[in-house]
Amino acid sequence: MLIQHAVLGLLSLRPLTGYDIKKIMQESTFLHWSGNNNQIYKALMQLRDEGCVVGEVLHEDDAPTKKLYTITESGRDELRRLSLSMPEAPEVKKPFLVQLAFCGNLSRADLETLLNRYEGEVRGAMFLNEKQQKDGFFSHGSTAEESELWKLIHENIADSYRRELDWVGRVRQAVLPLAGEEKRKEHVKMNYQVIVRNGQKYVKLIPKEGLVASESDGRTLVQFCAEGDTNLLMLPFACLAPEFLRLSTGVAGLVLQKLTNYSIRAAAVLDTAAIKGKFKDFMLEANRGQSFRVFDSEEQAEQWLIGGNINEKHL
Amino acid sequence: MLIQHAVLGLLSLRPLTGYDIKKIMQESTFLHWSGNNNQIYKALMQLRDEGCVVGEVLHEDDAPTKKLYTITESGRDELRRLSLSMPEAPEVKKPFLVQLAFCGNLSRADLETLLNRYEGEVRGAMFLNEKQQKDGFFSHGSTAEESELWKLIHENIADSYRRELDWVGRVRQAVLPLAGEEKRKEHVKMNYQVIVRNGQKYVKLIPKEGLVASESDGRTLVQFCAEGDTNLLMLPFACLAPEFLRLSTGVAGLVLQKLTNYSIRAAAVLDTAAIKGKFKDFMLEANRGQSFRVFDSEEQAEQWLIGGNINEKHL
DNA sequence: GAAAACATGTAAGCTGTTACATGATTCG
DNA sequence: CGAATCATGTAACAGCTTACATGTTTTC
Repeated sequence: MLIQHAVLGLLSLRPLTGYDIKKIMQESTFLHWSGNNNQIYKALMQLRDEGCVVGEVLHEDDAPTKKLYTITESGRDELRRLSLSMPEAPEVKKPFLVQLAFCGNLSRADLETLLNRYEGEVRGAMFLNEKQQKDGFFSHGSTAEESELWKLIHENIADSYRRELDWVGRVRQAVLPLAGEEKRKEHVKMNYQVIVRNGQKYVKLIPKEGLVASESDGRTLVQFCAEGDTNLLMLPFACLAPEFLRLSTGVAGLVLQKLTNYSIRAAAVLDTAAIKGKFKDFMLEANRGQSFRVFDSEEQAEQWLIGGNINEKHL
Repeated sequence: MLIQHAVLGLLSLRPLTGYDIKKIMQESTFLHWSGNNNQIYKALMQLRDEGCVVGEVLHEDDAPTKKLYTITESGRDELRRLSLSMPEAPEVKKPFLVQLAFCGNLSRADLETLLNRYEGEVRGAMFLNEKQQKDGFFSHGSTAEESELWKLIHENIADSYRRELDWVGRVRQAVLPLAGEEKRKEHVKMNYQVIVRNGQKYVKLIPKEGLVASESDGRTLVQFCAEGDTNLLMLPFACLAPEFLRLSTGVAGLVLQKLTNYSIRAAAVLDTAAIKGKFKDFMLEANRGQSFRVFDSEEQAEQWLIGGNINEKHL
């Protein structure tokens, strides 16, 4: 399967610039290329040389010059030919299986964190896929039949992730008998509620029902946002475990890392006056990005989350 | 995930030569590398330079000189480090989804053959995976825990294929309503029985219950062998449709291609004296391989299938 | 005024593939 | 005797990725 096929396919739906294609590929899961320029521009040039597409240079006064590519008749012929070519079986490339196969002399605890981390990665990928399905290029289908097909395609991918999570559960049961069970019960599960303001939703952790205390809790936060179908998150003070507040544990860093990875914007409520030392430096650094802010009150936090950057509290 | 990790992992189980590793990788599904020399020998040299493995040259009198690689203590440390590294989410690389996404103006019939072919490819991959699981490097597990893990790993892969087939079914229902149903009923389904002789099994098509008439029937044959857990197949004369016997249809070629792809050995029963012209040339050519032979009687065919090459009928 | 997004392209490098080169041994 | 398997290696290349280079426009 060549990237040319995908490019040709996209252009068959509507004329696009190289940049457009790049963005579509970056956002799409099933178009499994990374969406790097090099390949796309090269593919476009090659397709142009083969007469499959034509590039029209557009000079607009109030926009950078761009090249709009349009598919030609012979391009459509080529696409038809590719559409009928022998399908390839899916490539099974699950590095984690290799990792698991050779982790022979690992302790139970290590194995468990490994499984937890894997589950988190899969959950994250799933989250991204679902987000893309909602607001991606392919959601506004042209014909009913096509959008039906695209729905099925996304379903296929979502399904693989779901199955993978099921499988992780089975592995956990098989290799972590008993020992793990009790441990998990000790740790109170976090809970959340979805709050709606002005048509915008955000997830708010419920204080006193579990704390953000470890890397895996960061994963759970991502999951909550996925379930709540939002990328906005409120962390009340009472939800932050001492481990989170102690920099040396690394928990804060790992959790924020997770959140930025899945472009979740989080607002934490802390007594800003009481923050000092290295933790203050860390928070200042974290505040530089767009994905995390600390506020004195929940009201301020909410305003930032749903209303943009007004009333932002700079430490 | 680097191939070095996999190589190190294999060597942690037992010392191996580069050639051994190559073969293991070729046969394994979850070790998703193609098993080409270049990479493996390079990886071994690199690991040697890093002190992770040591290569011992063995001069045996009655065998080619070989280098047996053994993992070192620092190699085991490295493996432990890799085992604990952050797991990667599985790569979803299903070229067929791309193909399907852009097959807009294809006819129903074309779409159906496309789905059929895809199903065949997946089924084939599944077959290979199951075969490997049985007689692969990882079937003779060392500890109970490890073989439990490996079972789970193979289950994971088998599961993905199964789900993929389920999905194909759903797609078929969604995009090929009604029209396809009737068509499928016209075509009588083939049937088979598993015959056991001297502890060896082979699949025998049952005459008069469907004919080998198309490419997709070749796929079905692969499926039958997979179900019967054998790679030996008997094709009685009465099972071969006129389309198979007519070379111009290409059916014979496509079916034999399928069978060789999955290393299935098939014996066809035909009146060898009556074979002539281009079809005879084709059969002669096909007979050159190890995977297909024509016989006058079922007895001869069976002997070749289960007993090796004795009593082989050379056209 | 700085950052992000728009827009096009290039260079270097990694991973993995096919194909080639060589030679010994085994099996039918 | 020829083909397949064992065994080690190299060369060339395809595909894809990261990072770089450059410049404009929009947004905060």
